Amino acid sequence: MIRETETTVSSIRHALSIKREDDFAQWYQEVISAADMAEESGVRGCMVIKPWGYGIWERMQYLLDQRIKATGHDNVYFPLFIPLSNFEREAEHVDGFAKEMAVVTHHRLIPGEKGGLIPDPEAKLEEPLVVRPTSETIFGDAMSRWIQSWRDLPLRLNQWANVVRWEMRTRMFLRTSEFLWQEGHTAHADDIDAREHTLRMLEVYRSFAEDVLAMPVVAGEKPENERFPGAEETWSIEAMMQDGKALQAGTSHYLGTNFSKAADISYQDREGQQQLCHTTSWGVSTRLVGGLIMTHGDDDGLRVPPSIAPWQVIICPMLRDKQEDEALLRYCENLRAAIASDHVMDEPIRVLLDRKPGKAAAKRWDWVRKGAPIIIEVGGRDLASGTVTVIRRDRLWGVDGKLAVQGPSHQDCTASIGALLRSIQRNLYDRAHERRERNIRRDIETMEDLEAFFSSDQRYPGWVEVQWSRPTGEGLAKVVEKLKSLKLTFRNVPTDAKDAGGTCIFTGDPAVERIYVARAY
RNA sequence: CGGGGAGUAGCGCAGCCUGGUAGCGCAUCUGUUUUGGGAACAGAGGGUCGCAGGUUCGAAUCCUGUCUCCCCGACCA
Repeated sequence: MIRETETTVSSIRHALSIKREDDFAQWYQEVISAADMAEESGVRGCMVIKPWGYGIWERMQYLLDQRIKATGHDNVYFPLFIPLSNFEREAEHVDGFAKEMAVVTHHRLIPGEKGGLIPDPEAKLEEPLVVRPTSETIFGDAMSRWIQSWRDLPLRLNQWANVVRWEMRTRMFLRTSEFLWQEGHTAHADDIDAREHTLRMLEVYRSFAEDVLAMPVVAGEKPENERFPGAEETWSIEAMMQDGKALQAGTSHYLGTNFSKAADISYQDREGQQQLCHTTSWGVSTRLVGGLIMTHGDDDGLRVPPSIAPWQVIICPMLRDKQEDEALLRYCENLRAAIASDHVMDEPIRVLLDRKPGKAAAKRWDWVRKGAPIIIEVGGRDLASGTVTVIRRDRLWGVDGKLAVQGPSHQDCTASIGALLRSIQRNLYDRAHERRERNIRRDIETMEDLEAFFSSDQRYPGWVEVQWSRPTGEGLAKVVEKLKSLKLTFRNVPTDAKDAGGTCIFTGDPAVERIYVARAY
């Protein structure tokens, strides 16, 4: 599924040493280091996010934050540490997270007997503090104080923060011990309003993923066994990576009154009665950066969609360390200013004149690996003829197996750059969408066929949409067990699927809906 | 957390079995020649061999412990 045939030339010298189709996991790691996005930190499961990786995250933050505010939320900041007793209040929640908590037990270090420092046994905390893995309980505590009457509702809050989950197995951006995210927490007067809000935020995520990240997703409800600990309903957006696996790219939970009961989040209604609030929570994380890599990356590195590229256009002067550089730089600066004064997607175009000394070729490949959408090279010949050399990152190679370059005039380049950026954004989405649709099977009706499909020797099988009867409890557990033996998971029940008219592939009962089955990250 | 692999210059690796001056390629720096599609030649800089103990006259090499990374599993909003 991975090859995107733009050229039949197989001798292209790609910018990465590992191809997607040869070893997807290794390729993923090479993109991160080759694009200079992040590196290992020495602390288990934690990474240092470098300027290019963090710049992409900052763009995501900036654009999503606008959408969160536009839907009526205010940002707040809660503490990193949660008192253990506070965290313990919601039973299912505890069950879900207890196994992966970081705990602070001391507040002072003293010299140890063998040198170095050890926690001072005299300085043990009366009550341990857990490092937040998520903040439902501590938000609940505040909400119970902040909400008195129906006039205080709905209460819509959001915070940008780091959280810690001590995962057994980590992968950069996809599953790290510490990660950055946004968590929204809202309280509503009744279940109707809260459920509506859960879906509203799911839709914010869907459009953000598709319109901004150019990452097609399926929005839908998670089955019972995949619910967030303490939630009544969990909804997700799921994206297909280039190896056919599913990535849960965002979740939105209707929490019912579970956390309200635990923290006493209640209000006085119009009739003067005390009522429990219905709450929601929802989040996306730096995992989106991983999703971006596995959606748009190719054998030459990352390809960043223009809307979130920290720099959308890079101008690389071909410097020679000579007198003539001065004129070349003036020409480039002029180009930069002209492009920067233009707008695309409601923002000024972000264009960088790369003045770093060095060979143009080396700089070009650096930016190719980073995935800057447009690279403009300018040399003495361009200067003389009033032209520039344009490379678009989403279509790097021509049919002849050589770099596809165009040579418009300075003026035409400036005038057309906005349209080119829009075109790249659309092209990345279209490619990803087409690839996903090509790799979803909707015609599998028996367990035998399902098994055969996923045990065939194709390495990247994609997703299967099946009809099912939505079993619960024991019945569901049995099905989940069966899928597990095939390394498969349920992803979600898509909101926009056709009605089910057949029989459940797992139970043989009449089907009630359709659900995606896939391997997952 | 179980099984397997690995950690030596910024990156990729050799050296380890059989202990004795720490090497190679790429990258970097300097110089010369090149100059529009990932330049060539010459020279140079860069390492407490993941960390901590131990054995030894002597440890990258042998032993013990520990940390981190990768793969497979278990786990995972």
